[in-house]
Amino acid sequence: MKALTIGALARAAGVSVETIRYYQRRKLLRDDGPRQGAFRVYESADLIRLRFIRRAQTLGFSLDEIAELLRLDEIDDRVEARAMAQARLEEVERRIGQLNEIRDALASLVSCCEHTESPAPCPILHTLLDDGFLSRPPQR
Amino acid sequence: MKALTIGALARAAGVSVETIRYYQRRKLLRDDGPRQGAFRVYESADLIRLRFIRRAQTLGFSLDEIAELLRLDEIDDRVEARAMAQARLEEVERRIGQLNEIRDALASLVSCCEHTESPAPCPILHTLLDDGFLSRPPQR
DNA sequence: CTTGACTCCGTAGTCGGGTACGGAGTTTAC
DNA sequence: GTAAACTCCGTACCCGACTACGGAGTCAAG
Repeated sequence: MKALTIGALARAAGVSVETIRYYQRRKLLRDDGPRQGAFRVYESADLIRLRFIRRAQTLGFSLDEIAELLRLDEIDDRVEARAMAQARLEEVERRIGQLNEIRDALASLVSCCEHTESPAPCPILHTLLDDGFLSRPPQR
Repeated sequence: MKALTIGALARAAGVSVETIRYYQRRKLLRDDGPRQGAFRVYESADLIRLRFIRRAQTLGFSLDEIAELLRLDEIDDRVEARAMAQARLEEVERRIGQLNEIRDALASLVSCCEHTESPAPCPILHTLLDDGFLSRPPQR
């Protein structure tokens, strides 16, 4: 249980001090912890919490969802936590499905372009003109 | 070649008038077209261009990239257009790979939670505490 | 006891792709 | 001829997750 300054905590978690402050404002981390003199002191529990936040982000949870996950952890509500993970899983699967369609569309555009002679109506740009293309869901 | 008002064009493309104006500001659509009286008139070429933009967005191109694609179309540079589609394809494939990892991680979290008895250390929330998790790339 | 690094806190700006608002002018239908 | 609907244009605001900035206070090393 060694004490950390906010800067040391940031370095340990691989985030910036600004990010930690931002999480405090968002109530993901407490900003009313103990102080030594004028400066707040953090400890390993804070680091664990911070790492949890970053990993949950990697899984695609928003900060609001992560706040909820942390709350569920505190009240030990596993049913609800599992439901959130399940919902996220389904969302990811939907997204994978969309991206597969997009991949196929792009792949056929590319190969089609490769096999078309120069004076022909370039596929890439105008296959996109066809109707009944993919329905809309991009978001990168 | 029937003339359209901006409102009719918007309805035909399924976007809002505001969106069309926004694309004009971004130089994706021209805003110096002919007018009839005080109002600009649009025609099928504009509708085609607008649909192209929306379809390219569906494939995940940004508006800047779409501007570039439109430029390449004008100068008929198929090599570069194909390169952009190829790059986009690779990006999509990377993303699919990431999402597959995320899906697996979520799935194992969920099933693990389902098969753990209540007093045990709930998996969902603290598997996330393990080291060497996924490396960072979320973006929903 | 000074210097430099750090901390605290508040506010503002960034990105991308729009949406919203508001006032003034125009056009169309009745 | 007037009212409703539309257009034009500019500016401001939205989302999420930060990042940047600035001034003041504080702490640790030399």
